[in-house]
Amino acid sequence: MDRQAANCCGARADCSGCEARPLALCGALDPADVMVMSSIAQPRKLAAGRQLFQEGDPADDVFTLTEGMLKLYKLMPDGRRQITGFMVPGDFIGLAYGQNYVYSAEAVTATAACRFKRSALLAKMVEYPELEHRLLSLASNELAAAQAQMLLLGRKSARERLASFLLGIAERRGIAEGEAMPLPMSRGDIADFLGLTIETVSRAFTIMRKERLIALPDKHSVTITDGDALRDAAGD
Amino acid sequence: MDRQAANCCGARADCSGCEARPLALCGALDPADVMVMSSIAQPRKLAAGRQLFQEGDPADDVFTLTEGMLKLYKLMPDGRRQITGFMVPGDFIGLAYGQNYVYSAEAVTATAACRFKRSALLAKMVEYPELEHRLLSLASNELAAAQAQMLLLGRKSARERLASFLLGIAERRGIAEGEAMPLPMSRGDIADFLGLTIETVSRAFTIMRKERLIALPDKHSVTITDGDALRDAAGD
DNA sequence: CGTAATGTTGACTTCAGTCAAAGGATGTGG
DNA sequence: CCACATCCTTTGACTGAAGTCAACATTACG
Repeated sequence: MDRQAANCCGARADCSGCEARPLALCGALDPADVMVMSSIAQPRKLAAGRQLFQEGDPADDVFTLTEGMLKLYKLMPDGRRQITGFMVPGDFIGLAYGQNYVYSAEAVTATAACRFKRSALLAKMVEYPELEHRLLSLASNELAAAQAQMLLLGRKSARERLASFLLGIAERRGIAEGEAMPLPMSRGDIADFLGLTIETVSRAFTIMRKERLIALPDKHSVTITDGDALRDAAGD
Repeated sequence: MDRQAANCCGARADCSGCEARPLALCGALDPADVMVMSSIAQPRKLAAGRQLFQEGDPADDVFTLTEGMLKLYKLMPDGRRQITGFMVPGDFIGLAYGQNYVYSAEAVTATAACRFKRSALLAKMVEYPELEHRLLSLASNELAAAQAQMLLLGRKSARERLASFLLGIAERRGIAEGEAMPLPMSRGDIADFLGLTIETVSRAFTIMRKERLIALPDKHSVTITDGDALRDAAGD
């Protein structure tokens, strides 16, 4: 895969401790930003299911995801969980907080991330306003995504939620109708992202499969077989 | 009221067309920022129920709210509505977008806002990195609030939603137990913010009133009479 | 002061949740 | 390589919280 081709540290000398992080995966960040940041980066690897940090931990670090997938979530005291987003390579984690993290982050698949001291990032932002500018634009996009998710959670039916979810992933990853799309998270994760139960998610998958809107080659892949009908089912 | 005491333009000469905007209400912005921005500000007044902009409009302007309350919302084609936030003086509106607004903004009460050309704001941000820094911190806070709202919409019961809503407002506005709290929005607005129906909101109000968690002096005021029990009811 | 808009309450319905069981996949150790 | 254990997913039967529909009460406003 060409995702492994380039190292985001480039050939720069100041890349202490920052190993094999594909440049393309630094995503929304400019190559220039990546070089700025690589000087303060520390690599971090996580196996699936391990936590990067927990809600309430002191928020000393921020991260960029370079490989794999992370889920961000909030928990209620009785264990109810709401996943607020699935992060993919290029995404920034830990932007939004004060003293402590306000959500937990856990690896969905094996994951590689770059860790930065929050204080070092702040210093870099003063030095390179362009970096801050790009972080603001990232935060704005996340905010727009959060608002779309609020509409989904507050007003859509189970069927509409699942359809919107699948279309959203396909769009983000640029996957066309008829093409198999990886779905690394479990049904439980999907349920907690969509504000549903596992059973309701499973039933909705089955119904859409029987209606030939989608195909399910296996439990961690989907193919959108009728995009128009799926967009219809999404409600907007 | 001392809210009218100061003008956010201060005594500066370059305050073209920017009338009576109370400094204190520019809220999260520094006095310094306000002066930076006042040179490019245009005032805007809105009666209750009027729209500031609609989803899909070209996003040429950004705003700071100086008086009153705005609701931001998204609509589905069939009219279902999700209110994503109520904005109060000091809040920034229009941060998160590309070419077009991705939500609509409508006045809940009579409202005054400062309008800025997006392009002018961008220019000012280059000139004054501190301004951009503060906008990033505002966006981060909004993102955290959006995540809390996702938990509410995805995982809380009607009762928990209303309790969380009331506690959130009381905290934001620094209103103590036993003190009357203004609730300018309609039951319909509350329902569309909490992902419920008007009837369910009304019933939840009635139940909590009968349980003496709250008092309802009139339809646009609430008093939290038992904060501990209300926090209990909020679920977290 | 009368009319329209907003809010409350009640009766009934429905969609998604709960509980339960069985089917499949994955992995470990004998 | 197979037997067993565990975990995840699917399916079915039933329940319940919130939605819908309808009537009435209250408020706001021209």
